Amino acid sequence: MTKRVSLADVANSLGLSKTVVSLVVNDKADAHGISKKTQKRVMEKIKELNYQPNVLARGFRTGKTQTIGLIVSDISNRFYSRIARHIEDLAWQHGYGVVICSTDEKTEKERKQIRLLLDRRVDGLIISSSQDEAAFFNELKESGIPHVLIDRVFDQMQSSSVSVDNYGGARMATRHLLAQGVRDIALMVISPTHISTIRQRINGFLSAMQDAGNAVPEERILSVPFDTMEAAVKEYLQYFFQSGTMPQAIFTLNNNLTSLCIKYLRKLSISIPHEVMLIGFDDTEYFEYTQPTISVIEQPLEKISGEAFRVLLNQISLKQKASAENILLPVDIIIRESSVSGNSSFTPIH
Amino acid sequence: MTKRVSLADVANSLGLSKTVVSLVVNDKADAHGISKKTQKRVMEKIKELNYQPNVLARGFRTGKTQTIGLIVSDISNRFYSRIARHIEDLAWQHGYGVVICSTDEKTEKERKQIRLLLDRRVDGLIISSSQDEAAFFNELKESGIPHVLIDRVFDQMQSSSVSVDNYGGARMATRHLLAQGVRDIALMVISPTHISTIRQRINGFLSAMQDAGNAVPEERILSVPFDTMEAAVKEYLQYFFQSGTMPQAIFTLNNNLTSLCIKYLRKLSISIPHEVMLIGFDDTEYFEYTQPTISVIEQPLEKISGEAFRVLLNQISLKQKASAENILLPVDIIIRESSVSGNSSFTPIH
DNA sequence: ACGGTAAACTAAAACGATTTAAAATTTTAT
DNA sequence: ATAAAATTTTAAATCGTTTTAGTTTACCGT
Repeated sequence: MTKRVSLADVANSLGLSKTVVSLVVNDKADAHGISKKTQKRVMEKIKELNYQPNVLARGFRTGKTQTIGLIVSDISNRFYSRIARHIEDLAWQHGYGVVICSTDEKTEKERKQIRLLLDRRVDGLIISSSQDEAAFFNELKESGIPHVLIDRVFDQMQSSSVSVDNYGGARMATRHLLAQGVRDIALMVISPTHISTIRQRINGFLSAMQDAGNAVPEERILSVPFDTMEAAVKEYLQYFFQSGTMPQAIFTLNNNLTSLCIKYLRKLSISIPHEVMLIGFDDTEYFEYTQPTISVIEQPLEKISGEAFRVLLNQISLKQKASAENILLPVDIIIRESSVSGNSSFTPIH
Repeated sequence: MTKRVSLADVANSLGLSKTVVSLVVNDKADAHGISKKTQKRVMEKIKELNYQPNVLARGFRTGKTQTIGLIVSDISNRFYSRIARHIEDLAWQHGYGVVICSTDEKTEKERKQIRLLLDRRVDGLIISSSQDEAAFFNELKESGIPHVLIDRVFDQMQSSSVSVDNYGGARMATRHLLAQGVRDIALMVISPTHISTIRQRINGFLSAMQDAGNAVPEERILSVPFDTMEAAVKEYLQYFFQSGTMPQAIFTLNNNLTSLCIKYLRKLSISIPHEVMLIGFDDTEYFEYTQPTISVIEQPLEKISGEAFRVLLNQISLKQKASAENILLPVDIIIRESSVSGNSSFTPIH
């Protein structure tokens, strides 16, 4: 490996000072009154010698790394991997790399990872947080570290955020089910339930039910722990099946729960939507392929990613502390077969 | 933001030299004969002042960044996002961060990203490459840059790799279909077909067919361009349907193709496995949920990730140029409903 | 010819660690 | 007691950039 060309090499071979070369490289030549002629000479020499700035040295000097951190609960969850992809694209377009961390919904793990990323001097963070209070992020905000919360937000929060209308989405889904004539709807919730998206969706569900004059017995709110998700879903459904207390519809609050419901309803030979209707939060292309196809509330992933990155970049480029931007995006309902009574999963498909 | 504690601060507050503190921090104190007593004093002071080394300064000095790059065709593809998750876990366990890049199967984009990552002085690379020849990686190997190719490999290659028995897997799938009594099998292939996994799978398929004395007409090898995947799959299936030339079975060479076949066969009201059997390369939990459930060749993702990281770490820690390790892992066949004749997708599910 | 000003460029410090070569101190051997 | 050897510690260079605070040169008006 031949040694790389350094700034000093360029400067020396031109008989100029490092300052000039540095200024040219950083587009500050005009501002510092370096003559056009010299600028051209420098640029040509840079090309000739194939000089590439040492990113590490620059990062060391400036404290900037041209890297952002992305923190999600699990990058292998399709919801997050798609967001990751969009953010990755935007980031590289703007010269940033993305370091990814999965927290498994563990508050402590998340904090540790954020600390590690800050140790590495990432220029900013995009976070889908599992924290149970805003305090941690308010500290971050105090310290002036650029960051944007996505998906999940907090009440007393000073940070910027990009989130969706979870309340409205849940209301929409619930009202759709009610319009199908069902009354006994179970809500399947992922715990820990302190997460804002979950709370908002629960509230949206309850308000729609209340509007329709439907009571929601406590046992129709099904709490499923993140760590034992599959077992818990299985148990709930088996219990309903055996005790003959199957609800008329299930509204699942994320794509994993939706998938698991499909899986175990099938195992129990319970037909969707005949015996139980199903609608879920978060779409997946697979929900178009299943039999029946699954109705969902769809989030605008590309928009979320785009806004989050825009807000973050804005914070990074601003010298002084930026004021918070809190962006709320609408969601869509996609009605497929699983929540429509007219449609039968038994109809021969030809 | 209060200024951070530096190595010099620790040294000064103890009346010691920076050297001592540095050696202690880097576990080289014993090797350089720093007394145990001093080591303890230093460690206590470090705790007291909450000193944390400046990663950038260290990286600048040592040329190491404690970061690895992961290059795949698309991080939002479940196959890769799961690998990414495993690698992420292992990496952080060993103090490494992971920067992710998606290439969209573009050879030039991939090269550019690798160059960018090397500019950033990542310590190593794990790559699922879209290159069409080994030359690029042989150069990398020459330069002594630690890297491991996963999933896809090359013939004349000096790099380390972790891949699976694609040939055997394709043979297994094909023989399974043959055992079901089908003879007219179409192979759905993603192009560009120079990718080793695809080539090996094609060969496995062809060899199994030949062994059984079955000719494979050219029109039964369905080539689907990566960029227009959905449209191409749709077109193939529609054509078969309209012309009455539907094969008895389709063997899809990746999870996206499998999904698209499910989608469009359903749209055409063609029943699986009755009218067409289906088996795919790569599993997804959704293939357990679909109706019918889908048979697949499953790759050992965790093993692939684990071996890749192990080999890479080995290369990184070795001072001299490491010899190549080429690891081949076996695959499994998971037989579900989509490829079994006894099972009907029309059977009422209760 | 001289002070003043603008234009073009430079020297040197700084960032915070690692590492080389050497110095200071202590121990051991005679 | 002293030289030699072993142990422990240090000073200073170094990595490659950015940036502060000048310096030099040329030109102007009077």
